[in-house]
Parts: sequence; C-alpha cells; structure tokens
Amino acid sequence: MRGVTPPALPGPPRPGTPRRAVTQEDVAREVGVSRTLVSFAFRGAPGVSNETREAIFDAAQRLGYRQNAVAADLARKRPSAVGLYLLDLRNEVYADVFHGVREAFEDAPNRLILSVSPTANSLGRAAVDSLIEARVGIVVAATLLDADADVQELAQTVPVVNVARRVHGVDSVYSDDPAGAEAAVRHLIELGHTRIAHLTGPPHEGHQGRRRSYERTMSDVGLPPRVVTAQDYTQEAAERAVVPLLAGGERPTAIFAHNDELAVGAREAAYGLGLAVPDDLSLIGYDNSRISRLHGIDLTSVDLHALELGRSAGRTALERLANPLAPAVDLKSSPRLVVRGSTAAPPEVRKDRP
Amino acid sequence: MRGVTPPALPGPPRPGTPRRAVTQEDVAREVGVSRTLVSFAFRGAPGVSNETREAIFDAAQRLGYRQNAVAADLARKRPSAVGLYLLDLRNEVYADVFHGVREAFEDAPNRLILSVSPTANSLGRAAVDSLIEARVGIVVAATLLDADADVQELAQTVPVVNVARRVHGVDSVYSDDPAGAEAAVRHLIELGHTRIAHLTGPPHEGHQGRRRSYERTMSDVGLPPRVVTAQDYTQEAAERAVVPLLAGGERPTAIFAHNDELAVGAREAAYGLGLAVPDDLSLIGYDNSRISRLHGIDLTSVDLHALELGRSAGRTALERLANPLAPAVDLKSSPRLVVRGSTAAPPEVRKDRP
DNA sequence: GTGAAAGCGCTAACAT
DNA sequence: ATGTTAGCGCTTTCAC
Repeated sequence: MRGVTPPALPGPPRPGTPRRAVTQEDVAREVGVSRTLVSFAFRGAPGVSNETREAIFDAAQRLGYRQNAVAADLARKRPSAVGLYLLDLRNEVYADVFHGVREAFEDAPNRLILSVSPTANSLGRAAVDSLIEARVGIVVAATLLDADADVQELAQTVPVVNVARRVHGVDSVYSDDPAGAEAAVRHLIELGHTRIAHLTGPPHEGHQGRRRSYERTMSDVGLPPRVVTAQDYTQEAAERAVVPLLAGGERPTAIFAHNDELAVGAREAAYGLGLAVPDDLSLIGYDNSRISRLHGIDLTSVDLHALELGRSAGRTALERLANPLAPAVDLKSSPRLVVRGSTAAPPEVRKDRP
Repeated sequence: MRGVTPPALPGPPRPGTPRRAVTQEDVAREVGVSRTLVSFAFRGAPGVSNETREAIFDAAQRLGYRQNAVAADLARKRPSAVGLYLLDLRNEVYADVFHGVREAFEDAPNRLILSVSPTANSLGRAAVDSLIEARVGIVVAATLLDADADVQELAQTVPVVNVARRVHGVDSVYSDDPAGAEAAVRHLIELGHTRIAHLTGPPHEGHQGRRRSYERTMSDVGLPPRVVTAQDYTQEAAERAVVPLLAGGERPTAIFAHNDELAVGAREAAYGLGLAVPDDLSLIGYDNSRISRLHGIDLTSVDLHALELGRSAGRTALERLANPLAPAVDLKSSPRLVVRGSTAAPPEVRKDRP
C-alpha cells in the first residue's frame, strides 16, 4: 500500500490544523538574508536597503508572517504592553474609560491588554497580578478598590495610573467627587427636600468622596444625613437595600445615589412599591450614563466625563512610559450636574403651593 | 564631598522607581538552589522535596517574585493565553459573554486576553491580529463581522471559537436566530399588526438570520416586509434611521429591532415624535438586556442567553485546546421570547373592540 | 548594507 | 531530589 495517497475523506469538517507560526527565520530564509535584517526591516530601523526591505515585506506577506510581540518585548527588556484594569464591564462608565484610553493609544505602538474584575466588588489585586504576569510596562486602573497603601505598594512593582481615584504619590486622573456630590445634594435642598438619603455601596478607601461630601453638605444646612449601604455596586443590590428604606416610616423624599447603577436600582425599588419618580421620590445618580438619558428614565445625574477621564489617563500613561522618573501626576477635573426629570419639589412643598 | 549622603529632599512625590523584575534566578540564588528547581516548584512538577519547595515559595514571597507568563509561554512553545474578542463594550451582551467565558476558565491556568473592536461596526480582523501578535493559542470571538471565508482563513492561523455566529468548519456556539426572529414577528402578527417593520444595521455575512427570518415570516402570512437599516449598531444610529420611518406616511404599527440597542433607539425616536409605546407603536428588541427589564422601558425582547453562550464558548475553547484535531463544534441553542409591555394590539384593532 | 552571536526569563529534556 | 543545557522568537551590540 505504500505510495498510495489515501482518498480525501468527506467526514465531518475539521478546524484547520494549526500550522506552526511563521517566524522571522522563515522570512529570512525565503528572501535569502539574515534574521537580523528581517528584524531591522520590521522595526523600521535604519541600515536596510529599500530593495531588501521590500523583498522582506513581500515574503512576509506571502508567508503570512505576524510578529511575535511577546518575544519582542522579552528581548527588548522593556515591555511595551499597557495593562488596563476595569472594575465592571456591565457599568458603562468603564466602557467609556476603555474607549478613552484606546483613543490615547491609537497611534502608539503599545499593545493594550485588558483585565476585568470578576465582580463589581472585588479588590483589584488579583486581576492586576495577571497583568503583571503578562508583563505589562504600566497599569491603567479604573478603578482599584484596594487600600491606598496597597496601591502605593503595587506602584513599586509596576507604574500605575489611577482613574477616577486619587492616591498620593501615584499618578491619578480623577473627577472632583466632593464637588459633584455637593452640587447634587444642594440641588435637592433647593427644591425643598429635607429627608434626603444617600445610597452607596461597600466602603472602600478612596471612594468616600461622594458620601463624605453628602454628609458634610447635609450637616452644613442642619439636615440629618441618612446613609443606606447596598451589598455591592449593582442595581440588584441597590434594589434590595432601598426597599426597607422606602417601605419603612419616615421615608426620604429624595435619594442621592453613588452612581446611576445604584440609582436605577432605587428607581426599580420605588416603582415596585408603587412610588413614582419624581412625584413621590426624587432621584439623583452619578455618571450621566446613557440609561439616564432615556425617555421615561430621565435621571438627574452628575457627569464625570468618563471618556475624557480615560483619554487623560491614556495620555498620562504615555508620559509616564516616556519619563519614569517625573513627579506623580495629579489631574483633577470638574463634574457637572445634569438636571433632568427625576428631581422635583417634595410632595409637602408642592402641597403648600398648589 | 565624597561620602556625604545627600539629605532626603522633600520635593514632589514621585512614583516608585520601577525596580527590575524579580526572576526565578533571583529566587534560586536566595534559596541556594538551581533555577530549574524554582521552575519545577512553581509549576507543581514532581521532583521537588517539600522542604525545598517551601523554602522556594518563602523566598519568592519575600522577594516579590511574579512569574513571567510571557516568557513561560515562549519557552513552552504552546501558548496558554486565550484571546477574547468583543465587538462592543457598550452592549451588555458582550459583557455577559465575557463573564461566561471567564467562568469557564475560572479554574484553568490560561490567561485571558481581551481585545475590543474600536467601533461597533468594525470588522474584527485588526483587533484579532493584535491577539495573534500577543500569541494567544486560541481566539474566542464575539462577534466577528467578517465574511465567512475570512473567518475560515483566520482559523487556519489560530483556532477560533465563534460566539453568536455560525461559520462552517469553525467552532461555533450560537443561538437559533431565525427561530427567535420568527417568534418575535409571530407575536406581533398575533396581536393583529400588519404593518411591521424590521430595524437592522449594516448587513454582514452571518448576521442575516434575524432579517431573513423576518422577511420569510412576513411573506409566509402574506404581509409586505419593510426593512430599515441604521448606519451602525448603536442607539443613536437607530434613532436617526427610524425618525423618517415614523414621520412618513403609512407608518408601521410595530417594529422588530435586531437588538435592544436598536430598539431603544427606535423608542427614543418614537417619543421624540410624540408617539407612545405601545399605544402608537409596538416594539420588540433582541438580547433581553437589563435595560429592557426596567420599569417604564419594559421592552419585549428575545433572550439569547448571552451568559450561557459565553460559558459554552469557554468550554468549547478548553476542549479545542485539549484536542486540536477534533471535528468542529456546532452548538445551537434556543432563544426565548420574553413578552413585556412594549407590545400590544395595534390602534385599529383596539378601536374595533373597545 | 549586512551578518554573527549573546541574551531576555522561562521550560523541558537529559543528566547525575 | 537536584543540576545542566539547549532552545523559544526576538532585539541588539559589534564586527565585517
């Protein structure tokens, strides 16, 4: 039977046999030059004649050569990959941050490696470790829930750019949370609300700006603060946390939520109890996400300009990569209160002047 | 001045000087063993005494050693990284797919590398190429907009698992789109609608199942199909595309949209024109995303179980990695129509029986 | 303009 | 149980 070519079996379809990847070696052999020249050509390094360069690109094309960025980084000794850590893919804010960072790296040669937290309430350390194992040269983190000291320690291992969070001595690109929260609370106070609750999630160092500002603003005007804590930063947890608040006595006439996610949860809880927004309950979120702009949702919200935050973070990362020893960047931007239909005067005020 | 220690300058805070990464070599030297043993210990390979192993882990901990997964993969010759391509981070479906895949790889040692399309309407090739340069051993793609032939060709270079799409001869994990679309359209027909439009985005090979099924179902019952095409798969584009449809004469009484994203755009367009859902316009989406469940949105939608799709895709990738030569997987699941408040009988039927 | 050779951090035979 | 050695694909001196 030797020499007989077996007939092509029809059989079930099979995925293409993964052929061995084409290397610079293969390209060099094809062209008849040394590996070095192929490497030079692909990095645009000087010292390759135009003729040779073209022959190399040609052969590479034909053979389907793709550079092995991983091996290149290893050899270069200076990683070109950028790690981007995102806390929650289900929260639009992080998609915005991603797109901002991506834009900033549009023309840069760096690879962007994403790492996403398993839950919206995880410390980032494990996910960031996977970035470190992938040997990224810098980590852009949106948002680390870890303690300041842990972030500072992490920054000893790999440069970190914090997004939407400020950590002393570590690059930080963030929005003025206290100002945003104050604007939100003052808006409610001006509408005549006195029973204003704050809906937040588990406390984490560096994420207390909105809550603290709420408490401060309330006590400044002599109003008693009332904080409700959801088990995590999801709509579902918010719903669970708000139901007892609204079902109990002395229920608030307004809720200022840590973000839109939680605000939407509060909204669902309200409607579930037969309360209407804003007639029975005024609601303010944070993030000015797309959902807040929908007809029928119409949620008053504080915009922290996540896309722009991402862009700044990307640019900051680029600078840090270029200049590792420059002083830490501290970039604070201003949020903006966007008033929509979810906030109105409380029932008692409306009754007073009908 | 020699020998004089300069005083510690207060100055601005600086990010920690990035120290050289700790290697197995360093750990080995610290413990007083060979590099090999350190490697063995970390891979859990047999042939290391418990005593030595503990000493190694100890030293690694002290020194802050993190394994260089990139170098390991290179040496192993068999990449352990898994690439996950996502078409659109702003669409919740892809977040669900991500979490499904992540779950499937929970206990696997593989790194997950994400790559996201720059826009919701890009072909995936560029983003997948970056995955190839990062030397992933397999690509899980949700969802490639490229032509079947291009996907098949890509699969020659690196194994591909298609999510929510079927490509002959390439692993595919998908939902029965024609069945889902038919259920949606039949639901509208049963309510009494006759002017039912379909809202979709740019046509791409392999993404025509819903549209074709809509057309087929309509003509099966002798109704004229009417397809509106948005410029891309975003809410905003949908809004722009639907306005002329609803403002013109003979406007439809129902719209079946390719997905919730587009359905929400249609909804905004309707309300912008003073039309109410479902009173003036019935609306069906696809994906059963969180937004469709909100009070006041209450969108009837077809659920394709994205999370489960992601899990299946992850498991399929695991199997493909273990058995590169097995026949291509073709996994079709059944979607489910979830009826909510955005669909009702059309105005003329309601008038007939008041 | 071109090539040889060392080495990046690691794995995996193959010794001992 | 432990060590030696040869790569993985690439970059980067340094020589010709």
